[in-house]
Amino acid sequence: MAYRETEKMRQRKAEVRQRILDCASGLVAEGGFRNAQINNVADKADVATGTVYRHFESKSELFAEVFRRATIREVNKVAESLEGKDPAPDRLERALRQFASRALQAPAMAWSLIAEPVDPLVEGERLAYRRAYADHFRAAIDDGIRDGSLPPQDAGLSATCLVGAIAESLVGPLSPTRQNADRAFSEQQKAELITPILTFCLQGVTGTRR
Amino acid sequence: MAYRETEKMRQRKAEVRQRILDCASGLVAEGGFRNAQINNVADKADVATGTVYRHFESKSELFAEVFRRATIREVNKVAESLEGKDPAPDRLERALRQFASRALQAPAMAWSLIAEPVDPLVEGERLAYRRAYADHFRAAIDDGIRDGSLPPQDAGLSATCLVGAIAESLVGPLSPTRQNADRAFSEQQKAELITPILTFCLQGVTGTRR
DNA sequence: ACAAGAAATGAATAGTGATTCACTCTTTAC
DNA sequence: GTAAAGAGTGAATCACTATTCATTTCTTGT
Repeated sequence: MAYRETEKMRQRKAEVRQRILDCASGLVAEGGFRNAQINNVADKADVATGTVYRHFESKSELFAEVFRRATIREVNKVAESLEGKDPAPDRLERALRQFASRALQAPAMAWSLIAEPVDPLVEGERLAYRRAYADHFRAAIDDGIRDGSLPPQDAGLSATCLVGAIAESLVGPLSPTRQNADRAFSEQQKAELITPILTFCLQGVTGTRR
Repeated sequence: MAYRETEKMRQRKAEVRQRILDCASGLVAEGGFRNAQINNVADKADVATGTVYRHFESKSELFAEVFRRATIREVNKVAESLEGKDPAPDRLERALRQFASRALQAPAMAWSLIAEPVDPLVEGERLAYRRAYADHFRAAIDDGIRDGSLPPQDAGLSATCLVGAIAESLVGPLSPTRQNADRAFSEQQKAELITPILTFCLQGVTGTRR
């Protein structure tokens, strides 16, 4: 015997894998999935094309993982916003605001995550990502129903509606057809967009005028 | 001079064009844009591949038009539902119900229109289609604000939220990953889905418990 | 230093499907 | 009937990229 995988190697491989992911992610952030080709990824990560395939099954797998990672960060932020002992409606408001606000902060990436056409495997991740948001919202709504701060309702569907309402409202503003697709929005622009969306969403869940 | 386009010819060409559109549309209804290749379209329409290109600039143009046509029908139905002299909230409810109900009646096509990944030109049509819905809803909301049957609000954003909330709620049920993707839903299934969605949507717009 | 095995390389290949175009067939006007 | 012009044809081409794999380079244990 002569070669055995050693800790050093394991680490180096992990680093390369990570670098590939980061670069792929970077390409998506710059120009969406549309212009994230394996060759570009390899070039950017300073490895050969084939090396990408040593670390990932296929292009789809690679980008599914890119999507998943970008997504987990976002979902976690929203989940954090939902924590706390204050009333469910307040927590929901905070979380919804977080969701929209972060998207407007990084419009290009947000557009890719929310609306860019992607291949079916990645689309699967997108469904999961939206479901993840909805699940968190649903839990909060259920809390609210339980403690009486929200009226009885189909929490799952309400949660889905929340996700849809926000995502849809953001698609227009985020859309890269806008000249300024890569500039973040000013605080004022953000507020003007977010406030009415939140009004609608909270009224939808609470059934009372905001 | 010897040949000049005559009425008869103009008509025949229009027929072929129409047949191509219909067949393309049929393929989408059966298997989504994913399996609508130009060759299939040509075969189904009983013309040669090249003939398709005599009638349409490119694949994208063809399917953009397919999308537009499918879409106009739907939008018109919703617009019809919005007509009438009754209170804006009632008209909105009717229209939203129409929207959801029709989608569940033809799940495969609805999924393609709402959620299937498509190429950018067709995606452009999708944005237009969603905006068209939103514009109709917005007009009704503005009516309601004017006559006092709805509270003041950003009608445009509320309308967008309505579209998003419904579309998102339908994506799951319509998704072709479900075994029964091609069977329409029973009246009861439809009601169970639609009722809570409408509750959320109407509360969002009216700010009062439904 | 060496042999065994693993990892990296990147040019070549391959799959997919849109698009073209040289040719044939029809229609029209005379 | 015939010539001009358009319409139709479909096999061949092209474009794009994901993926492969024979070869080279690097790591490790002795």
